Amino acid sequence: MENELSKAERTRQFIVETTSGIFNKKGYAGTSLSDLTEATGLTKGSIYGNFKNKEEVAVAAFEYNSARVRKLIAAQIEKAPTYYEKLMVYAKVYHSFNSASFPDGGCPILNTAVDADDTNPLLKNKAAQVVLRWKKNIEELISAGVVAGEFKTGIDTEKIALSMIALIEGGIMIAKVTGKPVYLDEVLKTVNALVTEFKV
Amino acid sequence: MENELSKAERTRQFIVETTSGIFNKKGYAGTSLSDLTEATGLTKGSIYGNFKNKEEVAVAAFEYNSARVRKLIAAQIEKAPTYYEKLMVYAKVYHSFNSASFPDGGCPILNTAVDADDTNPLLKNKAAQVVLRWKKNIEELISAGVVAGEFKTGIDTEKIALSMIALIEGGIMIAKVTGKPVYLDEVLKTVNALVTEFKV
DNA sequence: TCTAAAAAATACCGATTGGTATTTTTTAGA
DNA sequence: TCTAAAAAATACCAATCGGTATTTTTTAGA
Repeated sequence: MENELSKAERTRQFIVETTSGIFNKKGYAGTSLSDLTEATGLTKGSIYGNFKNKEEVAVAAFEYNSARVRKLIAAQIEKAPTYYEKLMVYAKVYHSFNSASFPDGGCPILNTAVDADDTNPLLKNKAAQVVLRWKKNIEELISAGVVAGEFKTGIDTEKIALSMIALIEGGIMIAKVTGKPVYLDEVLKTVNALVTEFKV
Repeated sequence: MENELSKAERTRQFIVETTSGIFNKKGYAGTSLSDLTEATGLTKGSIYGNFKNKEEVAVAAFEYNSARVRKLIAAQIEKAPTYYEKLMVYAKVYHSFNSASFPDGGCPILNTAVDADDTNPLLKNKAAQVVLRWKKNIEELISAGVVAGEFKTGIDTEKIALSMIALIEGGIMIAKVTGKPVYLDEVLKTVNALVTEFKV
């Protein structure tokens, strides 16, 4: 076979790619096996040949969705020349849900965290890890900016990181539920102000 | 009968009170009729005698939950002597989830907004209305504070209101999913700073 | 205390749920 | 090209889903 991926690996990937949007929109309990078979055109036998159960598909879907957002942001951060602009990427990426490359159903972190926090420990844990990783990334960017002389010293990096994440995720929730994308933009202005504040 | 509430009204209220926490934790799709009968000790016949369907129970549960939070906040705001302190109520009420009187499962606005935004238009609309009402309340408090000479003029009230809501809701999400209530407190510090900024 | 109405329980419905055992088809290397 | 293994489809399972029609019980006013 010329393909480097085995048939099983390709099918697994196909299932995850085609169902990731469904899980992100409908949540774990709201997504049924028949949703998955309808979307993929595969049968239950095929899906259960590649995944242990529904939960394993949901976890893979979440990891696929969150990796998508992470890569999207990482690519922009790498391009940004200054630490200020690197931090601003967060405010820009989410701007008005310019979400051509954003997962269907909105932010998978928010969706999975709220969906799973009282019902599915495994998914909850995955979402928590992604949040903590995001927090750490922001903190490191701020610290690096301080070292580079771009930012003032004495910044409460944890407070800033958590506030940025809260603003973005809360802003997404508001924008989605009210159907007003501009509401997110308003909130992102505060993210902007938060970062600009400690610029030298 | 000495009771001012009819039997039907009392049962309806009983069902809503005893199931509101379940809907808030498990979401609409994740809550089954048997969850409701188990929790109430009633049968399906009784529940469907008082509600048209599961959706109607869920809507009543959301309204009950959100009214609880609204009343809790309104009571504190009324007690606060200054507009600054009135605005600060939001930061205080959510502090460390001092949530003895807070609904089971966390903030019903966040839960319902995320749960329903892609799946249940009726519930989504209810959540949207509550968010918009909250936004308006904050805006009015700020405007009144300006008139009272407590706050500077030229404040972008909409931006502040949306940012406060986003910080609180996003902070709740972070705190719940990571299991770290202090993370919400960190975020609430930013709410505090946001309001303090335009104090005269 | 009697009684009609209201409320709750019972019993049932077809459809769908997540999951599995078995058979058929496809794959890919020898 | 043949073949064994892997993958997918078929057929099935009991349990549960949301909802309804009917019967029994409770309510509350006359």
